[in-house]
Amino acid sequence: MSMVDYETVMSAAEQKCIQGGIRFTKRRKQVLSVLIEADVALSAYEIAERCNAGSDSNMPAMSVYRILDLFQEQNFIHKLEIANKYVCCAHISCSHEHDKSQFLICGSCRHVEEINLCEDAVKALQTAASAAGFSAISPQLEIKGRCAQCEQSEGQAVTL
Amino acid sequence: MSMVDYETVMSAAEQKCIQGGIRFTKRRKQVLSVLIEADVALSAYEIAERCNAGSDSNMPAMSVYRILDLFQEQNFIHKLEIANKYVCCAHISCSHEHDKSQFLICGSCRHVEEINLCEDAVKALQTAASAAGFSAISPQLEIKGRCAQCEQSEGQAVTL
DNA sequence: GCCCTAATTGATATATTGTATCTATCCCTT
DNA sequence: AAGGGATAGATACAATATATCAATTAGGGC
Repeated sequence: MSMVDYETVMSAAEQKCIQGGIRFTKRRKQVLSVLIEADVALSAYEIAERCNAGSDSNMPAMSVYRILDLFQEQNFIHKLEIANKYVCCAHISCSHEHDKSQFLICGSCRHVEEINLCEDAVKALQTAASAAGFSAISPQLEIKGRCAQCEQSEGQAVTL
Repeated sequence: MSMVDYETVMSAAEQKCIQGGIRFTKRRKQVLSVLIEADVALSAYEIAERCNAGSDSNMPAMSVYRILDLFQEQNFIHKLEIANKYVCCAHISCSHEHDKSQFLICGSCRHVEEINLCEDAVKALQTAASAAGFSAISPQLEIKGRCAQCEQSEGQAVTL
Protein backbone atom coordinates (compact mmCIF):
# COMPACT_ATOMS: atom_id res chain seq x y z
CA MET A 1 0.00 0.00 0.00
CA SER A 2 1.83 2.98 -1.26
CA MET A 3 0.21 5.58 0.98
CA VAL A 4 1.49 4.43 4.32
CA ASP A 5 4.69 5.53 5.98
CA TYR A 6 6.91 2.61 6.81
CA GLU A 7 8.23 3.76 10.16
CA THR A 8 4.88 5.02 11.37
CA VAL A 9 3.18 1.75 10.63
CA MET A 10 5.94 -0.42 12.06
CA SER A 11 6.00 1.45 15.32
CA ALA A 12 2.21 1.53 15.54
CA ALA A 13 2.18 -2.25 15.06
CA GLU A 14 4.86 -2.66 17.69
CA GLN A 15 2.87 -0.59 20.16
CA LYS A 16 -0.28 -2.58 19.54
CA CYS A 17 1.61 -5.83 20.02
CA ILE A 18 3.00 -4.65 23.34
CA GLN A 19 -0.43 -3.55 24.47
CA GLY A 20 -1.87 -6.90 23.46
CA GLY A 21 0.82 -8.90 25.20
CA ILE A 22 2.14 -10.18 21.89
CA ARG A 23 5.74 -10.20 20.75
CA PHE A 24 6.73 -8.27 17.67
CA THR A 25 9.40 -10.72 16.62
CA LYS A 26 11.90 -10.63 13.79
CA ARG A 27 9.72 -12.97 11.73
CA ARG A 28 6.66 -10.81 12.23
CA LYS A 29 8.59 -7.66 11.39
CA GLN A 30 9.78 -9.28 8.18
CA VAL A 31 6.27 -10.16 7.10
CA LEU A 32 4.82 -6.78 7.96
CA SER A 33 7.72 -5.01 6.20
CA VAL A 34 7.08 -6.91 3.02
CA LEU A 35 3.38 -6.06 3.12
CA ILE A 36 3.98 -2.38 3.83
CA GLU A 37 6.42 -2.09 0.96
CA ALA A 38 4.28 -3.99 -1.53
CA ASP A 39 1.98 -1.94 -3.70
CA VAL A 40 -0.05 -4.96 -4.69
CA ALA A 41 -1.73 -7.75 -2.80
CA LEU A 42 0.57 -10.71 -2.16
CA SER A 43 -0.03 -14.39 -1.61
CA ALA A 44 1.45 -16.09 1.44
CA TYR A 45 4.03 -17.79 -0.74
CA GLU A 46 4.94 -14.52 -2.43
CA ILE A 47 5.45 -12.97 0.98
CA ALA A 48 7.76 -15.82 1.93
CA GLU A 49 9.73 -15.33 -1.29
CA ARG A 50 10.13 -11.63 -0.68
CA CYS A 51 11.27 -12.25 2.87
CA ASN A 52 13.95 -14.55 1.55
CA ALA A 53 14.95 -12.49 -1.47
CA GLY A 54 18.60 -11.51 -1.35
CA SER A 55 19.28 -12.45 2.21
CA ASP A 56 20.26 -15.27 4.50
CA SER A 57 16.72 -15.44 5.85
CA ASN A 58 14.75 -18.65 5.51
CA MET A 59 11.10 -17.84 6.01
CA PRO A 60 8.94 -20.95 5.59
CA ALA A 61 5.53 -20.43 4.05
CA MET A 62 3.93 -22.10 7.05
CA SER A 63 5.31 -19.40 9.33
CA VAL A 64 3.91 -16.79 7.00
CA TYR A 65 0.45 -18.31 7.32
CA ARG A 66 0.70 -18.32 11.09
CA ILE A 67 1.83 -14.73 11.17
CA LEU A 68 -0.88 -13.69 8.71
CA ASP A 69 -3.50 -15.27 10.97
CA LEU A 70 -2.18 -13.32 13.92
CA PHE A 71 -2.05 -10.08 11.94
CA GLN A 72 -5.65 -10.54 10.83
CA GLU A 73 -6.76 -10.96 14.43
CA GLN A 74 -4.89 -7.77 15.27
CA ASN A 75 -6.36 -5.94 12.26
CA PHE A 76 -2.90 -5.23 10.87
CA ILE A 77 -3.77 -6.74 7.54
CA HIS A 78 -6.73 -7.89 5.47
CA LYS A 79 -7.19 -11.03 3.47
CA LEU A 80 -8.73 -10.41 0.07
CA GLU A 81 -10.78 -13.50 -0.39
CA ILE A 82 -11.60 -13.02 -4.02
CA ALA A 83 -7.88 -13.02 -4.75
CA ASN A 84 -6.52 -15.25 -1.99
CA LYS A 85 -4.03 -12.55 -1.24
CA TYR A 86 -3.13 -10.25 1.61
CA VAL A 87 -2.66 -6.51 2.03
CA CYS A 88 -1.50 -4.25 4.80
CA CYS A 89 -4.38 -2.36 6.39
CA ALA A 90 -4.35 1.23 5.27
CA HIS A 91 -5.27 2.35 8.77
CA ILE A 92 -2.94 0.53 11.15
CA SER A 93 -1.56 3.77 12.49
CA CYS A 94 -4.90 5.58 12.64
CA SER A 95 -7.25 5.24 15.54
CA HIS A 96 -10.00 3.94 13.24
CA GLU A 97 -12.46 1.43 14.52
CA HIS A 98 -12.01 -1.04 11.64
CA ASP A 99 -15.69 -1.74 11.69
CA LYS A 100 -15.76 -2.02 7.94
CA SER A 101 -13.31 -2.52 5.12
CA GLN A 102 -14.03 -2.03 1.47
CA PHE A 103 -11.59 -2.86 -1.27
CA LEU A 104 -11.24 -2.19 -4.94
CA ILE A 105 -9.03 -4.83 -6.50
CA CYS A 106 -7.54 -4.43 -9.94
CA GLY A 107 -7.90 -7.71 -11.79
CA SER A 108 -4.96 -6.87 -14.01
CA CYS A 109 -2.19 -5.51 -11.85
CA ARG A 110 -3.52 -6.55 -8.44
CA HIS A 111 -3.28 -3.04 -7.11
CA VAL A 112 -5.65 -2.55 -4.19
CA GLU A 113 -7.39 0.55 -2.90
CA GLU A 114 -9.01 0.53 0.50
CA ILE A 115 -11.97 2.87 0.21
CA ASN A 116 -14.84 4.15 2.28
CA LEU A 117 -18.31 3.84 0.93
CA CYS A 118 -20.88 6.38 1.89
CA GLU A 119 -23.24 5.31 4.64
CA ASP A 120 -26.18 5.23 2.27
CA ALA A 121 -24.58 2.65 0.02
CA VAL A 122 -23.69 0.46 2.98
CA LYS A 123 -27.23 0.71 4.26
CA ALA A 124 -28.59 -0.21 0.85
CA LEU A 125 -26.47 -3.36 0.92
CA GLN A 126 -27.69 -4.23 4.38
CA THR A 127 -31.28 -3.64 3.40
CA ALA A 128 -30.97 -5.88 0.36
CA ALA A 129 -29.32 -8.53 2.53
CA SER A 130 -32.07 -8.36 5.15
CA ALA A 131 -34.71 -8.70 2.47
CA ALA A 132 -33.03 -11.93 1.37
CA GLY A 133 -32.91 -13.24 4.92
CA PHE A 134 -29.32 -12.45 5.73
CA SER A 135 -29.29 -10.82 9.11
CA ALA A 136 -25.56 -10.35 9.44
CA ILE A 137 -23.33 -9.40 6.58
CA SER A 138 -19.58 -9.21 6.70
CA PRO A 139 -18.15 -5.73 7.10
CA GLN A 140 -15.65 -6.55 4.40
CA LEU A 141 -16.64 -5.83 0.84
CA GLU A 142 -14.46 -6.75 -2.12
CA ILE A 143 -15.04 -5.31 -5.54
CA LYS A 144 -13.06 -6.47 -8.52
CA GLY A 145 -12.35 -3.96 -11.20
CA ARG A 146 -9.71 -2.33 -13.31
CA CYS A 147 -7.59 0.56 -12.16
CA ALA A 148 -7.21 3.66 -14.29
CA GLN A 149 -3.63 2.87 -15.20
CA CYS A 150 -4.43 -0.61 -16.51
CA GLU A 151 -7.48 0.70 -18.31
CA GLN A 152 -5.27 3.24 -20.06
CA SER A 153 -2.39 0.96 -20.94
CA GLU A 154 -4.43 -1.93 -22.22
CA GLY A 155 -7.27 -0.10 -23.86
CA GLN A 156 -10.50 -1.96 -24.19
CA ALA A 157 -9.12 -5.40 -23.34
CA VAL A 158 -10.94 -6.11 -20.12
CA THR A 159 -10.17 -9.41 -18.43
CA LEU A 160 -11.80 -9.45 -15.07
CA MET B 1 -30.41 -23.10 -6.30
CA SER B 2 -33.69 -24.18 -4.95
CA MET B 3 -35.86 -21.77 -6.89
CA VAL B 4 -35.20 -23.02 -10.39
CA ASP B 5 -37.15 -25.69 -12.19
CA TYR B 6 -34.94 -28.51 -13.35
CA GLU B 7 -36.52 -29.20 -16.72
CA THR B 8 -36.91 -25.56 -17.62
CA VAL B 9 -33.30 -24.82 -16.93
CA MET B 10 -31.96 -27.89 -18.68
CA SER B 11 -33.89 -27.23 -21.84
CA ALA B 12 -33.01 -23.53 -21.78
CA ALA B 13 -29.35 -24.51 -21.51
CA GLU B 14 -29.72 -26.96 -24.35
CA GLN B 15 -31.29 -24.30 -26.56
CA LYS B 16 -28.53 -21.82 -25.81
CA CYS B 17 -25.90 -24.42 -26.61
CA ILE B 18 -27.50 -25.18 -29.94
CA GLN B 19 -27.73 -21.50 -30.75
CA GLY B 20 -24.09 -21.08 -29.81
CA GLY B 21 -22.92 -24.02 -31.87
CA ILE B 22 -21.88 -25.89 -28.75
CA ARG B 23 -22.75 -29.46 -27.87
CA PHE B 24 -24.77 -30.19 -24.78
CA THR B 25 -23.06 -33.47 -24.06
CA LYS B 26 -23.69 -36.09 -21.43
CA ARG B 27 -20.80 -34.76 -19.34
CA ARG B 28 -22.11 -31.24 -19.50
CA LYS B 29 -25.60 -32.35 -18.62
CA GLN B 30 -24.25 -34.18 -15.59
CA VAL B 31 -22.45 -31.09 -14.30
CA LEU B 32 -25.37 -28.79 -14.88
CA SER B 33 -27.75 -31.26 -13.23
CA VAL B 34 -25.65 -31.38 -10.12
CA LEU B 35 -25.51 -27.60 -9.92
CA ILE B 36 -29.25 -27.19 -10.47
CA GLU B 37 -30.06 -29.69 -7.77
CA ALA B 38 -27.59 -28.33 -5.23
CA ASP B 39 -28.90 -25.77 -2.79
CA VAL B 40 -25.41 -24.63 -1.85
CA ALA B 41 -22.35 -23.60 -3.78
CA LEU B 42 -20.12 -26.51 -4.72
CA SER B 43 -16.43 -26.83 -5.45
CA ALA B 44 -15.28 -28.45 -8.67
CA TYR B 45 -14.22 -31.56 -6.77
CA GLU B 46 -17.54 -31.73 -4.96
CA ILE B 47 -19.30 -31.56 -8.32
CA ALA B 48 -17.18 -34.44 -9.57
CA GLU B 49 -18.04 -36.46 -6.46
CA ARG B 50 -21.74 -35.85 -6.91
CA CYS B 51 -21.57 -36.82 -10.57
CA ASN B 52 -19.99 -40.08 -9.55
CA ALA B 53 -22.13 -40.78 -6.50
CA GLY B 54 -24.02 -44.04 -6.80
CA SER B 55 -23.41 -44.66 -10.47
CA ASP B 56 -21.00 -46.09 -12.95
CA SER B 57 -19.99 -42.64 -14.06
CA ASN B 58 -16.39 -41.58 -13.76
CA MET B 59 -16.25 -37.83 -13.97
CA PRO B 60 -12.69 -36.57 -13.56
CA ALA B 61 -12.25 -33.25 -11.77
CA MET B 62 -10.33 -31.93 -14.76
CA SER B 63 -13.37 -32.37 -16.95
CA VAL B 64 -15.44 -30.54 -14.40
CA TYR B 65 -13.10 -27.56 -14.57
CA ARG B 66 -13.28 -27.51 -18.35
CA ILE B 67 -17.05 -27.66 -18.30
CA LEU B 68 -17.26 -24.99 -15.61
CA ASP B 69 -15.15 -22.69 -17.77
CA LEU B 70 -17.47 -23.23 -20.68
CA PHE B 71 -20.55 -22.67 -18.55
CA GLN B 72 -19.14 -19.42 -17.21
CA GLU B 73 -18.60 -18.17 -20.75
CA GLN B 74 -22.19 -19.09 -21.53
CA ASN B 75 -23.45 -17.44 -18.32
CA PHE B 76 -24.98 -20.70 -17.14
CA ILE B 77 -23.16 -20.53 -13.85
CA HIS B 78 -21.22 -18.13 -11.64
CA LYS B 79 -18.00 -18.66 -9.81
CA LEU B 80 -18.08 -17.31 -6.27
CA GLU B 81 -14.54 -16.16 -5.88
CA ILE B 82 -14.66 -15.52 -2.18
CA ALA B 83 -15.61 -19.18 -1.70
CA ASN B 84 -13.88 -20.84 -4.67
CA LYS B 85 -17.18 -22.48 -5.43
CA TYR B 86 -19.72 -22.53 -8.20
CA VAL B 87 -23.47 -21.98 -8.44
CA CYS B 88 -26.06 -22.29 -11.13
CA CYS B 89 -27.22 -18.92 -12.42
CA ALA B 90 -30.66 -18.12 -11.10
CA HIS B 91 -31.63 -16.68 -14.48
CA ILE B 92 -30.56 -19.19 -17.11
CA SER B 93 -34.07 -19.60 -18.35
CA CYS B 94 -34.99 -15.91 -18.17
CA SER B 95 -34.15 -13.49 -20.91
CA HIS B 96 -32.15 -11.37 -18.50
CA GLU B 97 -29.14 -9.54 -19.75
CA HIS B 98 -26.82 -10.82 -17.03
CA ASP B 99 -25.25 -7.44 -16.84
CA LYS B 100 -24.82 -7.77 -13.11
CA SER B 101 -24.80 -10.50 -10.50
CA GLN B 102 -24.91 -9.98 -6.79
CA PHE B 103 -24.57 -12.75 -4.27
CA LEU B 104 -25.12 -13.20 -0.59
CA ILE B 105 -23.06 -16.11 0.66
CA CYS B 106 -23.66 -17.68 4.04
CA GLY B 107 -20.32 -18.28 5.68
CA SER B 108 -21.76 -21.07 7.79
CA CYS B 109 -23.90 -23.25 5.55
CA ARG B 110 -22.72 -21.97 2.16
CA HIS B 111 -26.23 -21.22 1.06
CA VAL B 112 -26.24 -18.62 -1.69
CA GLU B 113 -28.85 -16.07 -2.66
CA GLU B 114 -28.59 -14.25 -5.94
CA ILE B 115 -30.11 -10.83 -5.31
CA ASN B 116 -30.70 -7.60 -7.13
CA LEU B 117 -29.46 -4.41 -5.58
CA CYS B 118 -31.33 -1.23 -6.20
CA GLU B 119 -29.88 1.00 -8.86
CA ASP B 120 -28.91 3.63 -6.33
CA ALA B 121 -26.70 1.26 -4.41
CA VAL B 122 -24.99 0.10 -7.58
CA LYS B 123 -24.42 3.68 -8.61
CA ALA B 124 -22.97 4.49 -5.22
CA LEU B 125 -20.47 1.68 -5.64
CA GLN B 126 -19.52 2.89 -9.08
CA THR B 127 -19.14 6.43 -7.86
CA ALA B 128 -16.87 5.34 -5.02
CA ALA B 129 -14.85 3.26 -7.48
CA SER B 130 -14.47 6.14 -9.90
CA ALA B 131 -13.32 8.41 -7.12
CA ALA B 132 -10.58 5.90 -6.35
CA GLY B 133 -9.51 5.71 -9.99
CA PHE B 134 -11.26 2.50 -10.94
CA SER B 135 -13.03 3.15 -14.19
CA ALA B 136 -14.44 -0.34 -14.68
CA ILE B 137 -15.75 -2.46 -11.89
CA SER B 138 -16.88 -6.01 -12.19
CA PRO B 139 -20.63 -6.53 -12.44
CA GLN B 140 -20.29 -9.34 -9.93
CA LEU B 141 -20.55 -8.47 -6.27
CA GLU B 142 -20.06 -11.04 -3.53
CA ILE B 143 -21.11 -10.34 0.02
CA LYS B 144 -20.36 -12.76 2.79
CA GLY B 145 -22.82 -13.01 5.61
CA ARG B 146 -24.94 -15.30 7.65
CA CYS B 147 -28.33 -16.55 6.60
CA ALA B 148 -31.32 -16.30 8.93
CA GLN B 149 -31.42 -20.02 9.54
CA CYS B 150 -27.80 -20.24 10.67
CA GLU B 151 -28.20 -17.11 12.73
CA GLN B 152 -31.10 -18.73 14.51
CA SER B 153 -29.60 -22.16 15.04
CA GLU B 154 -26.19 -21.02 16.21
CA GLY B 155 -27.16 -17.97 18.19
CA GLN B 156 -24.49 -15.35 18.61
CA ALA B 157 -21.57 -17.46 17.43
CA VAL B 158 -20.61 -15.66 14.26
CA THR B 159 -17.71 -17.07 12.32
CA LEU B 160 -17.47 -15.34 9.00
C1' DG C 1 -22.02 -44.33 -45.75
C1' DC C 2 -17.09 -42.65 -45.32
C1' DC C 3 -13.62 -39.63 -44.29
C1' DC C 4 -11.85 -35.33 -42.62
C1' DT C 5 -11.73 -31.97 -39.27
C1' DA C 6 -12.83 -29.83 -35.09
C1' DA C 7 -14.79 -30.35 -30.71
C1' DT C 8 -14.71 -32.92 -26.75
C1' DT C 9 -12.90 -35.99 -23.39
C1' DG C 10 -9.22 -38.87 -21.03
C1' DA C 11 -5.17 -39.07 -18.56
C1' DT C 12 -1.26 -37.49 -16.20
C1' DA C 13 1.57 -34.23 -14.15
C1' DT C 14 2.24 -30.25 -11.65
C1' DA C 15 1.34 -25.60 -9.58
C1' DT C 16 -0.88 -22.92 -5.98
C1' DT C 17 -3.15 -22.14 -1.70
C1' DG C 18 -4.03 -23.68 2.83
C1' DT C 19 -4.37 -26.85 7.18
C1' DA C 20 -2.75 -30.24 10.68
C1' DT C 21 0.49 -31.83 13.83
C1' DC C 22 4.36 -32.54 16.46
C1' DT C 23 8.81 -30.95 18.03
C1' DA C 24 12.18 -27.52 19.25
C1' DT C 25 13.40 -23.08 20.82
C1' DC C 26 12.90 -18.66 22.81
C1' DC C 27 11.85 -15.57 26.44
C1' DC C 28 9.41 -13.97 30.50
C1' DT C 29 8.30 -14.87 35.33
C1' DT C 30 9.17 -16.66 39.51
C1' DA D 1 18.31 -21.27 37.14
C1' DA D 2 13.79 -23.59 36.17
C1' DG D 3 9.14 -23.81 34.63
C1' DG D 4 5.84 -22.68 31.32
C1' DG D 5 3.60 -20.35 27.67
C1' DA D 6 4.45 -18.18 23.31
C1' DT D 7 6.83 -18.63 19.09
C1' DA D 8 9.08 -20.97 15.36
C1' DG D 9 10.73 -25.19 12.64
C1' DA D 10 9.66 -29.13 10.11
C1' DT D 11 7.00 -32.38 7.78
C1' DA D 12 3.01 -34.17 5.86
C1' DC D 13 -0.99 -33.62 3.47
C1' DA D 14 -5.52 -31.57 1.78
C1' DA D 15 -7.95 -28.63 -1.44
C1' DT D 16 -8.15 -25.86 -5.48
C1' DA D 17 -6.52 -25.07 -10.09
C1' DT D 18 -3.75 -25.18 -14.54
C1' DA D 19 -0.98 -27.27 -18.36
C1' DT D 20 -0.30 -30.57 -21.81
C1' DC D 21 -0.74 -34.17 -24.94
C1' DA D 22 -3.14 -38.15 -26.58
C1' DA D 23 -7.52 -40.49 -27.57
C1' DT D 24 -12.16 -40.35 -28.88
C1' DT D 25 -16.43 -38.60 -30.55
C1' DA D 26 -19.57 -36.14 -33.50
C1' DG D 27 -20.91 -33.39 -37.68
C1' DG D 28 -20.45 -31.94 -42.46
C1' DG D 29 -18.96 -32.49 -47.24
C1' DC D 30 -18.06 -35.92 -50.65
